[in-house]
Amino acid sequence: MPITIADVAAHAGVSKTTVSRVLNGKGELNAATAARVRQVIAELGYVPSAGAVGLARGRTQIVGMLVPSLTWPWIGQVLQGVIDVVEAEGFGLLLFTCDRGEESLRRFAKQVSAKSFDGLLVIEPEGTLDYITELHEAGLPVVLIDDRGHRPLFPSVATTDRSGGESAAQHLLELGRHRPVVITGPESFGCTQERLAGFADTYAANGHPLFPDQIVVGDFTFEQGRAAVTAMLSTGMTFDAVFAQNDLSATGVLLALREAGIRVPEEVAVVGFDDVPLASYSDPALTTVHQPLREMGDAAARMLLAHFKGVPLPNAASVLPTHLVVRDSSLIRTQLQPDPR
Amino acid sequence: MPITIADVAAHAGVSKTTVSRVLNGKGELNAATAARVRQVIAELGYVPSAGAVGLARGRTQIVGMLVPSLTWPWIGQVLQGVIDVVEAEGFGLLLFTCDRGEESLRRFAKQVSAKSFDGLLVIEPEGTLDYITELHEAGLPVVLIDDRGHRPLFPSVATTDRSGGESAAQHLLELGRHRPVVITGPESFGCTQERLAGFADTYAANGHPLFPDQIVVGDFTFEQGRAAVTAMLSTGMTFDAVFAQNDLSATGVLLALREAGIRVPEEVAVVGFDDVPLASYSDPALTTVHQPLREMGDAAARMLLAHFKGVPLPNAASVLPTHLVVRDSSLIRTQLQPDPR
DNA sequence: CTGAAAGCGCTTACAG
DNA sequence: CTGAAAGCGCTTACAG
Repeated sequence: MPITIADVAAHAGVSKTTVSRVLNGKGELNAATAARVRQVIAELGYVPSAGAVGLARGRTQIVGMLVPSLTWPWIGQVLQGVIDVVEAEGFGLLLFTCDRGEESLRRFAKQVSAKSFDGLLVIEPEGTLDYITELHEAGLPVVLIDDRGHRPLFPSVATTDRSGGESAAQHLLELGRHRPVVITGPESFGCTQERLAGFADTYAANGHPLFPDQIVVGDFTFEQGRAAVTAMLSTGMTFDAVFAQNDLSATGVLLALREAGIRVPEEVAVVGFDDVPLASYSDPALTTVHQPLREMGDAAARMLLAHFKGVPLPNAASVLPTHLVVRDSSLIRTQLQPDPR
Repeated sequence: MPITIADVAAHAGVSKTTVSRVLNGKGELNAATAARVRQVIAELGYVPSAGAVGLARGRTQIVGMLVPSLTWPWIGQVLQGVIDVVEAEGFGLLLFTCDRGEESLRRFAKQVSAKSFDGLLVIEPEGTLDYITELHEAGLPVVLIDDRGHRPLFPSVATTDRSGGESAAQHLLELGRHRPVVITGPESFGCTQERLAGFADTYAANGHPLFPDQIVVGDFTFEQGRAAVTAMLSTGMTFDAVFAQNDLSATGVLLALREAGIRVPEEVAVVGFDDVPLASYSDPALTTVHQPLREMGDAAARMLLAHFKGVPLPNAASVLPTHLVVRDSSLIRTQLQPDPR
């Protein structure tokens, strides 16, 4: 029922080879025959079967993407960047998740072996790096979208976590905040370490080294950010700024401060990290380090697609810069414009 | 280099036919040969090529999914529900977006014609319903995940938008709020109409019919929710409750009320719709109508996969219930627990 | 219980 | 400039 290349060939009175050639623009062909074939293709609404083409060519025109979860807000941003370029190039995007279970990794491995896609984009699910490295070494084109600190010798796109931490510190120092507190992400994440190092080094370089009690290991959740601040306040500890390493925990920090009757930013300034939509909707709106998430997805996809066209994959991270977005949680509003409160 | 069914056959000393049979568990086969073949498969780490299997069987074991965007928070939830079941069944998920541009629809149509997938799940991008219907009628298995009100005669999973609106009204009525304001979503959306109808009818049935000035047509954005409330307050209009038809606009409402110095929930109660994560993080936490997003994705995927196994697609919507989640934006906290403020 | 052969819908040397 | 044939890696009647 569905029409095939054989139908087109028959209708146009040529061989399948010729049809294939006009389809792919390969080889010299008589302008008139080409036009006739194109005509028939249009009339019949013929589209080559992706599966057959893939089998014959040994390439699927599909890029695989492995992510840890689809419910984290920032992943959607990266995905959107990826899919925009993948679709524009006529490729398909096959999506996989791995929730770190044995089972889910096995299922994914099977798809790899089945050659379901030509190359892989990955936001690394925890604990899968060894496997991904293996795939890469076995010859599968892989590009890592890295939120955990840069991997040397691996094609990846990353962001400037360290200088993001620095810019947060710089901003708070300029505001005269000398007694900040940091609420980090999970200790094992590279990004956590980078953001902390950039922040702490900047404070140290400016004569205000951080003491251990100013650093709380967190887990990137709203609840933990809130609880950490509440706990610190209950010990009587004082601070004039909080650098939370993601926006979600920063939002928890804002709530804890309000619950304690502490004014933001007058008494305590708050800076987050990510710049997810939530950061604009919190009250006060959150000053935060913007991660170029969409651009990272975009860059990773371009890198992979370029590789399919012969451009070698760079064996190093391509780094896209973060930048600080200043909002009301750190900057005291001037009263030039009438404030309805 | 990659190993094929021919390699397995050679190593096991049988025909490809036999290998295929043990792979697919079809036909009677000698237990000993089967065991030997299985052994070889394991040793060689053989996995059948997805593309070749697809071509030979005429099915890809891939489900396509079309979505309008990946950056809306609720889409991620639906996607997670979908992918969990799709992966569990050994299928792949091919993702497509359509931003309502001609070009993007054409690209998608090409993938359909190329038979890149066996069936389609769709969260309808605006203005594509005609095309989707066409596909369905042309024989492509399609399941709609519907946030716009139910389509009769179309396989889909929907939620109880109307009774969601009713439960919001019921709740506010029980709190003694007789002068509510509704901020809707885009007028053309079925869900907007349903939610409004449920809400308005319930108020009317309880002796408090809504007047036109109590209904503001919105657009589901934070800014619009905020601006709408600010504008109403500036006209001197009074109200004791706001029903915003999604959580994002409800968050904007909360901000506008705080900016105006109006206490929530004491003076004005606020109810949202969706129950996205943001609803828990706002301050006060938002009372909202929970949509079973993940379950909807789950149900839609199951419906489609069941169809592949011979279960006919129901030509009607499968409806999953919403339920009201009561939080601080509507319920006055009892002071039993010490409030740090 | 098992295999040889044709077929799925393309592409790609190889001839002419 | 064009076509016949083999091949991509499987599955599936059809025989035996």
